[in-house]
Amino acid sequence: MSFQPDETDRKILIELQRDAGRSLDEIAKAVGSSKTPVWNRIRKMRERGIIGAQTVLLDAEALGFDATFFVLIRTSEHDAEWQARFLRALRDRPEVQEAHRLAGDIDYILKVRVRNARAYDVFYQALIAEVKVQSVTALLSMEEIKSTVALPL
Amino acid sequence: MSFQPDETDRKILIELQRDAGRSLDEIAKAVGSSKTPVWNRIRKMRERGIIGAQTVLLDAEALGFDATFFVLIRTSEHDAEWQARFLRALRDRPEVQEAHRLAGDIDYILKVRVRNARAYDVFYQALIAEVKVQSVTALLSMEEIKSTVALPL
DNA sequence: ACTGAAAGGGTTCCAGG
DNA sequence: CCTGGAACCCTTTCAGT
Repeated sequence: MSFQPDETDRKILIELQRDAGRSLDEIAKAVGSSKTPVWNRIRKMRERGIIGAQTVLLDAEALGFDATFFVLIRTSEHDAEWQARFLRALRDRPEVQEAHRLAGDIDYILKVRVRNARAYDVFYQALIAEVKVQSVTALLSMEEIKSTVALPL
Repeated sequence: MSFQPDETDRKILIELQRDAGRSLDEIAKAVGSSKTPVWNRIRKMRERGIIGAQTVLLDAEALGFDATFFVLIRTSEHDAEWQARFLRALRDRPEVQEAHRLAGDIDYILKVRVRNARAYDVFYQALIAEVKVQSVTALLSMEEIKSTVALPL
């Protein structure tokens, strides 16, 4: 399951994170190697699942997604059945971009992206109707200072 | 700055978010159109910045990034100079994957991805040495339930 | 493991409806 | 604004070192 990239693998991953839309030649040049070895390494890392989906980053604001909320959730229910329903609810809702189960006092944190505050309220009402939670705190983002999916390799 | 995609644009964006590694032909088929119009629309949306960087999603755990923290920060300093220094510090640190300025009681939230708890402490000590903050609460993720960059188009 | 080359497929562009 | 086709570049594979 775990993977020890060598120096060349690491450089390839850094370049792919930076811009996956370049030709193999360009990436090979950037990492100081040539096409075929780079291609073989990329194929291997894809097969092992180290390299996953290829995607594009869209301009959320330009597309009308003006509201980002971080939602802190406490629950009293900790049984397996409740948890399974809660997880399914989160996975099924596309406005939930991130969901983490936490250690400590707060049980879950979500990142929710919606078009406006009203759309958040619709999401919130639907969620609490579906699964019982003890307390919910919503933190509204005023400004996205930084946003990246790149790992600090 | 804002952009009203028509139905075809929307379908293209959905397909690109799902998998940007397919050929134009495949994407055109998926959206019910053909190569050239899809290509022209993609080019236009790229030029306008609607479609940004193309990237790959890596398996963070397999690569040894086992610790994700959400960090809630309160500050008493609200002057421009302090804020500029704080923003620069966040942007310069690759382990900070997200940073938002918030409305309300808590001033900032960060998502920090590191190899282990010790690496988080190094990050934390360096940050508070560089900029003065009033209080810091770190929430440790036990489980990533969901993680996507896709907008709910 | 890397190099170089060859075949097939894909992107990009252009003429025409 | 879409269709189809032509040219060129890139990906992918393979034989050789």
